[in-house]
Amino acid sequence: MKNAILIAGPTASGKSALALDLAEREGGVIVNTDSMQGYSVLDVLTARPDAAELARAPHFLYGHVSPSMAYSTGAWLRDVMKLVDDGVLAQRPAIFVGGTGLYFRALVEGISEMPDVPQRIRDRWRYELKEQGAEKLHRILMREDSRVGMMLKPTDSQRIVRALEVLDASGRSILEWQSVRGQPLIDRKTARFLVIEPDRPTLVRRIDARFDQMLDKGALDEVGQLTALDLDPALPVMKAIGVRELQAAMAGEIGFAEAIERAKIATRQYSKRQGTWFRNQLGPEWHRSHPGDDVETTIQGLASDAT
RNA sequence: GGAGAGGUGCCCGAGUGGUUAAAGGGGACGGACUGUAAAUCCGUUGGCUAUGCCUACGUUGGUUCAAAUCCAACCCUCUCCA
Repeated sequence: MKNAILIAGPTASGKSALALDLAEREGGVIVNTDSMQGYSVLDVLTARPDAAELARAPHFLYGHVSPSMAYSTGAWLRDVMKLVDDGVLAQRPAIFVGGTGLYFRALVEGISEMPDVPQRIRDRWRYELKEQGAEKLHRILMREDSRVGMMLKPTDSQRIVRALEVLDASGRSILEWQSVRGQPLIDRKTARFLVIEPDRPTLVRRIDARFDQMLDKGALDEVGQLTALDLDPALPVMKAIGVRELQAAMAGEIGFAEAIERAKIATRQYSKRQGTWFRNQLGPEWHRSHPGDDVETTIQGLASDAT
């Protein structure tokens, strides 16, 4: 894939708006690069583009996944590959926008092939985690696959479970799988990379204001609808920021003011983690926007950077 | 006006004579990151001319070798009774 444009940025940094401007200007198509915006619920709470925005340019991989599914980096990358195969991205530059650092890494550097883990095995280890706790599972991992065990903290529940289920499903260590790198989907030479790095006070202000807007736009109803689906609370959608908080308020466990404050805090903390990733995990090819730059300046910087 | 309860670090909160710059939690800041990544996990968090010193547990004074911890007065907050 040539001439791709990648736009990364923390939540509420204004990257979607920038992508739209760019898409209109360069006749591009927008591809979602965010782990939560793929789900077909929580339009408002995950800040998905609204109808008016969707009308301004072609958008892909938004809201195409059922909330009952556990989407993943690998699944997303396969979806992108499918877009490529279908020729959707052939004529016009693809603009990848989102806040999920891992997805960008998978796109730019490729991701190792992994075995399909049968649902039964996934459930089994997740159940064991709940029953026994991370430390116990870590001990099992040390016994079954000590190399991986030593690399992981005994408290790192998610990676421990992942290592165990891959081993269980394939009989091979996850390290073996990871030792074979995947192929990048984009042509790095012709791609343009932009990461938006707003200054903290500005971002915090935007996060707070945006959450209030989400409530005005019906975030509460959305959460109500999600609750009505009665999904497994361990599913990824249920971890979207605001879900837990608003559910607690609707159940009368906490006040709405507190729920809102907690959700804003969680969003700030999430944006912090995103910033850390972008600061330290992205390569030198990424152009970093300067705080306070307007859209014009940012786009020009992006253009001149690519030459 | 009377009777209680209480005032601890950015916030909440434990501590009730020395081993306390003060548990724990929250927040904030920094970091890790190859298939749930809006996830999961780690570290730091009074100041300094730093193997030591200074400031700090409402305020002031006292007891003591030693006080966040005991005593007195004062200020403030909350609950109940008037």
